[in-house]
Amino acid sequence: MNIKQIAEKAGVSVATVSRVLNHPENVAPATREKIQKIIDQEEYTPNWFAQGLNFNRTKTIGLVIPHTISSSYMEIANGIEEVARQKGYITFMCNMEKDPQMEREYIGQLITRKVDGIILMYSSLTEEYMSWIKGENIPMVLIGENVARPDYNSVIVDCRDGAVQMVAHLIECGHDSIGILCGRDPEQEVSTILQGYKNVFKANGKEVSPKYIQHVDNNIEGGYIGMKKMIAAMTSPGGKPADQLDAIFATSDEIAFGAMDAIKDSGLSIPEDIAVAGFGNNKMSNLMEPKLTTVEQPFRLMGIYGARLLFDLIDEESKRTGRPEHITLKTKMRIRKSCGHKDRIGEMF
Amino acid sequence: MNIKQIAEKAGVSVATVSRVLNHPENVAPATREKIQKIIDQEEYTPNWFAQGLNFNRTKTIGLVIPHTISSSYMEIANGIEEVARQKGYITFMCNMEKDPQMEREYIGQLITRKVDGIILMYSSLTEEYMSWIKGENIPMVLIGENVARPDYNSVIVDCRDGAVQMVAHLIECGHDSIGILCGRDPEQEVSTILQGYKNVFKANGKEVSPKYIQHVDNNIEGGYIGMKKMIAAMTSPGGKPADQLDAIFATSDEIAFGAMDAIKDSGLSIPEDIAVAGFGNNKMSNLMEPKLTTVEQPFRLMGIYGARLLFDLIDEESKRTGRPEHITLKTKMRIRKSCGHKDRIGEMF
DNA sequence: CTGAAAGCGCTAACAA
DNA sequence: TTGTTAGCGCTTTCAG
Repeated sequence: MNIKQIAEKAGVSVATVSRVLNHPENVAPATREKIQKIIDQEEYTPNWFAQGLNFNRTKTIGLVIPHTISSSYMEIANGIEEVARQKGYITFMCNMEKDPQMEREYIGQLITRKVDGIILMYSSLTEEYMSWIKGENIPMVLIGENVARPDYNSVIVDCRDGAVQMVAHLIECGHDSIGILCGRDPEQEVSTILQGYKNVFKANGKEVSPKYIQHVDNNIEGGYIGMKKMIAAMTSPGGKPADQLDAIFATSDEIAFGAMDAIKDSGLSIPEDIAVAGFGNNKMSNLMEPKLTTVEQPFRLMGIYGARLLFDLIDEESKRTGRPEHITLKTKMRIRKSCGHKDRIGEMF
Repeated sequence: MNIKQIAEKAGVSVATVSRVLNHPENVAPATREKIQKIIDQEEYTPNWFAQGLNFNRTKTIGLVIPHTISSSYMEIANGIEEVARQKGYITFMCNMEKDPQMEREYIGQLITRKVDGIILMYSSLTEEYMSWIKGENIPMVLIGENVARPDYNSVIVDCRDGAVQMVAHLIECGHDSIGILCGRDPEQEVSTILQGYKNVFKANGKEVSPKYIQHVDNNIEGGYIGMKKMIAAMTSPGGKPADQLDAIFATSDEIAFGAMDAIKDSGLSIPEDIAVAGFGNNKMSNLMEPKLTTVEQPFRLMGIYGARLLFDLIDEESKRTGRPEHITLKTKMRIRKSCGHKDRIGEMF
């Protein structure tokens, strides 16, 4: 059923039908109602393409996600979707599976399909490609970058600060030798966390030995393998395993989960032999045994702020050319049992 | 830049440009190359809407997901995306947050946007609405239904069989009183699992007391609360807590996680006091302490089969009207420590 | 308040 | 091999 048929059925011109669809106030109430009735009856919806051809906007935003297995990203996505729905927009999620090639492909598709705006989460795009997108003149916001991208609107988390707090806390808990398991790219925040880690040591006048820094895949398996390696490296012949290692700080909770598993598998206990701290406050982190001390990131909020930023851009032409906005959110310590703190263990959830 | 401008630049008609885009073999090599060069130079891409208006297909499939927090759904989605990508299709994921109203809305949007096919995961749609979609004549497949929907193409898992195996196994392990925590809708499979549970009891000539069946929200918190309630109900005054309960079977791993937490919080141990079994083989299930015995569902495979089914429907008009196909996949037991089995605990992952 | 007609960008049948 | 032109379904300007 198309607009012409509706017009015929109503005995009016297509223009009038189009009007009741787009500017009903310009149609005589009687005709309007007559036409509306037929529209309802026939369950007529204007052809998407024809409409797009005229309006060139789609009430759709695109969302590119590094991968879908991590619940953190999904929480951000939820925040975005919530805002989008309120604005009457539909969100298309594209899963790039951490493949930059795929990310570019999806972005191209989204632009082709004329989405009204794009949100990139933890994007691994090069500056060059970024500026190409900018040339396409489509509203875009970045979520979760820590490398400064002054030219783009973005929502980021102050991970350095989070890391500083956590490492300082571990030291406070009496842990002296603190290793760090760094997840590999594209999560840019990892390097920021590492910086925070180093900063604390420097501030305390301590050395940071490269032995204590282990780069691993950013998932459970990566954490497991990395931890096993570190334990092996730290075990002096004849000595007790891991007697040169008091605590381990992982740049994601997933890595921490794997690390905990490895520690237990090595016959060591947490936090007595090795304390563990994560980053992210994954849903599962307080179901681990022991419950995982971690740095909470405000994922959902990142999504909400990011989406609002995007809709500002979409709604107000002027903001598009103005200076990009940067929103920085703070992390929050979640002290639980795995870090071996004596006083604050009661403070859960 | 539009086709007309390209045509002008090349000194040809729009038809010729259109031809090099769609039927290059019908264009003289020389002209073709000349035009192609300009197309590349100008980074011209045909207008999506104009093209859609003519072709009425979009190389896009829509995917409706109950919610995005559960990694199981995401695994199915990954399987689907993989197949879609190979076919040159792009997948749009819509997150319905377990709200049937939202599901209908999204489906409407997908149809409006002329996706070439739709995959519904664990849909909560009424038969009525389903048949409305059927009327729209758009290829559709259902993934993860267990209620028989003979009229629709679908991929399901034989959960009853999985449940039967698991409950039988628990009995074999010497557990006598086995409670079940059932997640609430829309996961239809829950009722199938419950049936399996009951069947085993009947087959063994045992009673199924309603006390042992607890309905809970299908998430970690639900599992926690449900387990707490059951423990309370089972604790006879003066008796040891839970002395009427040997094991608990949860219809999802998430519920099981919550239940484990509740058991520990009650000062009981797993599996000595209460054994636990889950359903799903969530990534985290072997990081729990103790590692969770569970029924593995072949999520990724479900996605792959579902997508293949959909593309069969899309590619072959004939299949659309033919008899719907039903693919049933089997579950697999993952016996770990939480169920208290003595012999097979070594068998991990 | 309503209708006729041009135009959005592209494809494909038909002519040349 | 290429060009001309009529749509695809809708919106909107301009007349009436």
